[in-house]
Amino acid sequence: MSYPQTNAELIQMLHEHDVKPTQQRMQIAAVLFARPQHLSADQVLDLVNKMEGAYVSKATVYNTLGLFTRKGLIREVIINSTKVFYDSTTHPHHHIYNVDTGMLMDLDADEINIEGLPTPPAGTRIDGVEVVIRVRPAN
Amino acid sequence: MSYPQTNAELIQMLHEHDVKPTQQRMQIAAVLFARPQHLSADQVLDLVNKMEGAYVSKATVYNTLGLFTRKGLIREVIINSTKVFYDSTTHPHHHIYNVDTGMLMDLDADEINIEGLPTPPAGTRIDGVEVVIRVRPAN
DNA sequence: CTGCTTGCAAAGGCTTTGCAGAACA
DNA sequence: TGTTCTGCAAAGCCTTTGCAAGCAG
Repeated sequence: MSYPQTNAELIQMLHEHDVKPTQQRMQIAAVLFARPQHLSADQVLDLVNKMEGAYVSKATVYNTLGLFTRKGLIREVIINSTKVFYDSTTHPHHHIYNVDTGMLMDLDADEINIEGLPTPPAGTRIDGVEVVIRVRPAN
Repeated sequence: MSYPQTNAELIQMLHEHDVKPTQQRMQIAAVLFARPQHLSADQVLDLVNKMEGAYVSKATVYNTLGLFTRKGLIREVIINSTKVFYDSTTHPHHHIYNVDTGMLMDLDADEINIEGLPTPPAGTRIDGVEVVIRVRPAN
């Protein structure tokens, strides 16, 4: 998926994921897809409400992020119990997390290779594999 | 690390991790290390307070789980924003998470092999690699 | 019209904090 | 005896919910 540049592209992107493009959803999507990034609900709220002539409530931000996640537009990344990020990078990738600074970086999925993935338990199939590489200062 | 069977072994385990063995910490440790398992703070609280002659407060459970985590006795496993588990399995391993049932299983670290781990950013070193394999019902 | 969305405020759930009393070395 | 730990209750934080008003098709 390439990053939408225009309003029309944003609308199309929402439609492709079965999401009706309302004004608020457009504004939230505009913030999320401005670039590949990791944002918390709070950051999304702030960024949207800094935009000219835009306003969304907290409840709508939460609803919309949940909706986008269910529809596959964004991904939740949970790094520790106090940080949930919504990740607008739309291709398969993993994360490098700096325990010291809290910084989160992407790592393309095809840069690493996992051997020996187990057979999933009977009646289940693998839905996804997530890798988090924790790094800390070398000191 | 092998699982402590006796009180003396529990005490030694705490000492080895630089944790003073108080009564409450012993009771919490007894619950955690009864077997390899994944427990939430709430579950730990309940289990301890079901034991004969044991009582710990909620605050102490949180304090103690935080302390044990910092000291490396247990590991936090974060699967989604509403579930934090404390994992008493003490050897390197990854997790298989059933999205549908919420069940969490262990996968020995040496069963899989990750190729192409990136060079960590300058000034940092890799602290750990965590893999979560999400599975869901086959159809 | 009719159903979906939104915003507000309140409720909820989990975790942390402050502080006084208790336990420990 | 000095320090550390514990328990209680309150506070905090983030997220969800209920409901009435608003919007879209």
